[in-house]
Amino acid sequence: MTLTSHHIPAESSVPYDPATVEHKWQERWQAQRASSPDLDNAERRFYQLMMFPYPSAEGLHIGNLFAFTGNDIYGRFQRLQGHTVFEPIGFDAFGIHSENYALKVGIHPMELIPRNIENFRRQLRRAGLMVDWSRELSTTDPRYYKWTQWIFVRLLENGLAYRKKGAVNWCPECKTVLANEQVIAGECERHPGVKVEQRFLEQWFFRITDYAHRLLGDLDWLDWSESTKSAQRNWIGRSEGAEVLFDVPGGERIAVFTTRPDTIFGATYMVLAPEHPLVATVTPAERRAMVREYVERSTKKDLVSRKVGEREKTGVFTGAFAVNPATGAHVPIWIADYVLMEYGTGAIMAVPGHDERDFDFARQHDLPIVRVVAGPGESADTPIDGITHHDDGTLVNSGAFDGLSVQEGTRRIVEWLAERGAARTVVNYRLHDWCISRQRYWGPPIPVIYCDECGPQPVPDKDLPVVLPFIADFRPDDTGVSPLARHEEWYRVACPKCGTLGRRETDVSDTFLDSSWYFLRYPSTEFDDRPFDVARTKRWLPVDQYIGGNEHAVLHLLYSRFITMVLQELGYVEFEEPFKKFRAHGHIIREGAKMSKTKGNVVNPDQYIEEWGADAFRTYLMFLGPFEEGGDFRDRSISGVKRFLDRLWASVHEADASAAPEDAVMRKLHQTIKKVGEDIPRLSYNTAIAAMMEYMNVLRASERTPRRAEVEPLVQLVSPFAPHIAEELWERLGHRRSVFDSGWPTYDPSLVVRDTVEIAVQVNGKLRGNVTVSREATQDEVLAAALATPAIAKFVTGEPKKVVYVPGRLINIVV
RNA sequence: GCGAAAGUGGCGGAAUUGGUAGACGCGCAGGACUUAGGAUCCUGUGGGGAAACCCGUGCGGGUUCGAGUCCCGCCUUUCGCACCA
Repeated sequence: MTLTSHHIPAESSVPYDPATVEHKWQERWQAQRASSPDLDNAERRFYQLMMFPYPSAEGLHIGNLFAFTGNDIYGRFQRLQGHTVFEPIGFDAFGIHSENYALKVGIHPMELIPRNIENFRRQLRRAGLMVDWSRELSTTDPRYYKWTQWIFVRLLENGLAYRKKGAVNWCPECKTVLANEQVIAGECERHPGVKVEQRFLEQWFFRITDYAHRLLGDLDWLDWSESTKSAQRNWIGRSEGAEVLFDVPGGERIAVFTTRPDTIFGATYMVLAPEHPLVATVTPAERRAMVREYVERSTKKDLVSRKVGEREKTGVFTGAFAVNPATGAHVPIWIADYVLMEYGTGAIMAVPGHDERDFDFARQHDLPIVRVVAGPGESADTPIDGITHHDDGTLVNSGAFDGLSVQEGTRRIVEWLAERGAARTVVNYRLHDWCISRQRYWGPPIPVIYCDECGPQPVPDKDLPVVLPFIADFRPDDTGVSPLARHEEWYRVACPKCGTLGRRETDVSDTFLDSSWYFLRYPSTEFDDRPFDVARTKRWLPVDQYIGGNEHAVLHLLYSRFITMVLQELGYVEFEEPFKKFRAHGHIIREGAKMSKTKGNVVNPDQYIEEWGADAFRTYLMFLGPFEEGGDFRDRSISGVKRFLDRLWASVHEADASAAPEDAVMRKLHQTIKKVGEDIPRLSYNTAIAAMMEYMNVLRASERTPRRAEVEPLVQLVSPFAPHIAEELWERLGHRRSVFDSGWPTYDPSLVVRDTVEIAVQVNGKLRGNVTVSREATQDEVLAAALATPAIAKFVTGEPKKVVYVPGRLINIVV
């Protein structure tokens, strides 16, 4: 379709040309700084935040624009409600995405990224977002990452950053260490099919596990999408249980973590993770070679087969025994890689009778299996055949504890063991400390200098930022060091403490550190001597509403909360939760299928904006499904929304200013004002648009000429969705100021309720007709009216046994 | 396996606390205007039936005057986590 084909009847004057209108208003908004609020004098502030994008070379895709538009509509609505709205934008431009793409096309990221950002700016501007471009930021800007480094230094000074050598996830394709969160089922998140290997490197970690309790607790009151909260709860993975000590004759004690201490009488063997420090100590000399061989084999295994791939349970007997503190029995100590060093204590008491994994292992290695819990209909002697972990059973074969419920048994057994110093109640979290080291080039250098005399020293604040140098050979290799480690001229520096020659840390930090605080920076982008201004931060944070994808439910959102908690604890901010409200937007599929490069159904929003205009495109994106659920983008369906805007345009131009508005139309208008005003805050944009379309149908029913008073408020209602056409029409209606400063129309409650209502009449629950009665009609009046209708009365055979009347809705006559 | 969400016309989707299922839009059909229509406007559009009516929200039960909505038991799909003791 071409623009010239939109014929508006000649008498309606100017045809609607989206390109002209949109260009005009985008220019004007920019010239008037219409979207840059005065941050220091805002009375009723509203900080509407959208997750900043990674500026890919492909440009914005429909999914990005769906999210941005939904965010923008909320922001514009708040503005119409009289708030000073701050809707900032930035670019998350560091990281492996950008670097890998740069490597692929052979262009340096320092050249590539500005180019991509420029393209994103162009696309975002075309979409007509109410974004404050004067406060745009990029994580790759030294003025920004100076403060990312500053945050690292604060954590280091306060003991929250530490160095640790340990098994890390290594992607042979990215040639770098990955965070646990970036490993999907043992494979690299960026390279599906590529197995992540274990490597042992010195890394920087943040003590996020110290905050597990608070991170979990706050979820109870945060106003966030339930799905996001549940993903975080899962990730933090709290389990209550007990730590139980098993003595090894000869002096050692092995601590195990269990959530089922009630089953201890069934612990017939124990298992250490291959990496467990006591493996070597406990193993008698004659079995050391064999054990060492097993340990080497399993630690070399990549994490795929270790964690998900091979489910058959391998292991080796150490030759040593430990004493079960409940039974006093000597139980064999095994080593097996189904026990993970990172969780609990890296050792378990194995209860094959009531744990599926232990059961499999015991069967394979002929270890005794004992029933200690009897479920409903089972006794102490019921044979065990597999999955047998009852939460609702009673204890059996458990000495003095026989007959107790699982809950009671758990409590009593822990008490009993605790008296003898063999157990204590503990809470365990699945969450690991956050590894922030990356052996790559495209990130902020970690601001540390190593000195042979003084050890690792933070770079003093006055020397920040540690600027990432331009180097041509930024390709990573598999030596485990960053490309920066090949540049002695860069990493050779004096120790800030003693002045002797030291060496810079050559790793860069995780992108998630960049994005863990950007929302604090936005209101303070003009300050170079502080990360965030005290007064500005106080006025503008925490964020009022945050919109983003649920793919960041655990990574970015958890890290941002953690960093904010730390900054609060250190006295830099006054709140511990950065986002009061978070809503996850849905995802767009296209013509019933997921958009993907391989399917070739990814489309560039530019083409739609050119063909239909940004207003129609925005409105269609919001119309195709609930914002929090996403929807199916179907090319043909845009025409419906375009038609709606065409009719809006025509209605304003045709509107009769002299004729009085019609009552019925005005009632519908006020109902629509109410509906749209209620739908937008709950992100029900699709139904808000449907309501406006419905009103349009009333407005233009049977080719009637709309009255000006009927049309004018509709322009305001439409404005958050289709801002350009709304501004243009508002101006054509004779207004001097922007429609966004016109205030949200109010509705007259008396016009929303009707004088007469249609009551559905049911007989025995089946709909048999309608009667129209006054709003205040009593049950008897409605019943009489219903029985006076022959089509209804014929179903009422005899005296009604019961009548149910729901005023204003229906009446049900039971015969 | 665990956790979360969801199954409604040909399609995308409405139905805020149990109260007229299918709003709104696409598509389709018929008509008007027109040299023309892939523009615009009007009318119709869940299925069956000539009609009266009957049947209909993944499946099977239940509660209720009344169930898409609540309860019990299944099936399917999507997403997240996955040997977490």
